[in-house]
Amino acid sequence: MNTKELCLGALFLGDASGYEIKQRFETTFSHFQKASFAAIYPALTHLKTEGLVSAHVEIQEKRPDKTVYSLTETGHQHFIDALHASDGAESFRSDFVLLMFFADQLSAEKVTAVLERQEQTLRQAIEALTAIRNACRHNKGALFTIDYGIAVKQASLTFIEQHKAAFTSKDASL
Amino acid sequence: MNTKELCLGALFLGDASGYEIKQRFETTFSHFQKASFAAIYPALTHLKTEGLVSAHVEIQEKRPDKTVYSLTETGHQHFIDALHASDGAESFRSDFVLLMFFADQLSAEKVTAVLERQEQTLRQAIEALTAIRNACRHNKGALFTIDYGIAVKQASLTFIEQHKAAFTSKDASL
DNA sequence: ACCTACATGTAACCCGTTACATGATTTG
DNA sequence: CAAATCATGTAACGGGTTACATGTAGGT
Repeated sequence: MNTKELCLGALFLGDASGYEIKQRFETTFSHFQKASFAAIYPALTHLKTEGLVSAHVEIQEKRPDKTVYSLTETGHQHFIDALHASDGAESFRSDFVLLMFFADQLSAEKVTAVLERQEQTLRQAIEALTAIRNACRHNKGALFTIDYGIAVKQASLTFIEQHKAAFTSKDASL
Repeated sequence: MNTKELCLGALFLGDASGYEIKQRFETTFSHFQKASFAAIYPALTHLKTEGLVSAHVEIQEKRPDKTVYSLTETGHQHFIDALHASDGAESFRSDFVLLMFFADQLSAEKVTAVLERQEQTLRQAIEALTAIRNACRHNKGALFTIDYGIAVKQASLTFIEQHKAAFTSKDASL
């Protein structure tokens, strides 16, 4: 799923400007997809050309005007089709794991810093998911993804907490 | 970490040809990094030009000749420096989670297929990690990453097993 | 006969990122 | 007074992918 299709998905949750779509990526979709402004704005332009979204300008006082996009019927159908066409592939890349793989080549301080950073990142992610969980309680699928995210991140965190001693304590016995 | 630096990491484990480096990405590094031939071969050419690796051709009988690369001292140091410079960032993208987020827009068959595919993918990944675990038992860091991978994937699998009923059974009550 | 493993590479393409540019308003 | 929020966009660049191209040896 590329940025264009993901924008359709974001608009599926309701009409939005490019700016607001970005916010959806940073909250609702944050734990499994991401997109930057420089990817979103051109994507919306293309989608409009293709007739998958329609747009109207909303004039605001004390705020810049914004272009609000809506899914057209074609766009709606296109998104559902894209979902059915997807096989649900995932991609994961982790420099954290790479660093731990080569932990014995790193200084003790670096290893400690890496482990602490990862713990903090995981705790913040769990917090963020918990914070938006309530807003998704009406949607079975959305709730599943939130709880799935929390469960997986919690498992990562617990593993690190239980195994970091082997790297941080002076006693470096396996 | 880009493909060039990851190739240095692969060579850190011992001299290898481009083909063999690819195999390391598919076994040892498979759960946290990946690289294709089209990324590896040009990367090695660049690394050679920069003096970070050296190369010699090994003539084989009944097999094509191969170019075996070794880390130079500069390359070794460059890799350690790159590790220390990395903050350990991760990136995760999942169409599986996206599909589940929009589960109520999908046909029942599609949801079932998606969940089953994900379960199978996770089981195979856990099996693959278990299979290479023994080869890493001497290396504390490598062992940590294997066990971390198993723990996280097992948590994902368990969550799906425990929550899929809400999507696959006819009784669709929350 | 066909597929897989071994072995290396290129060309075209897609896609996304960082950084830049602009500018009002609100919050600290 | 500086920073963040709202709001939209471009330009240059980096990086990786798919598909193609080639050829031997061994297994089913």
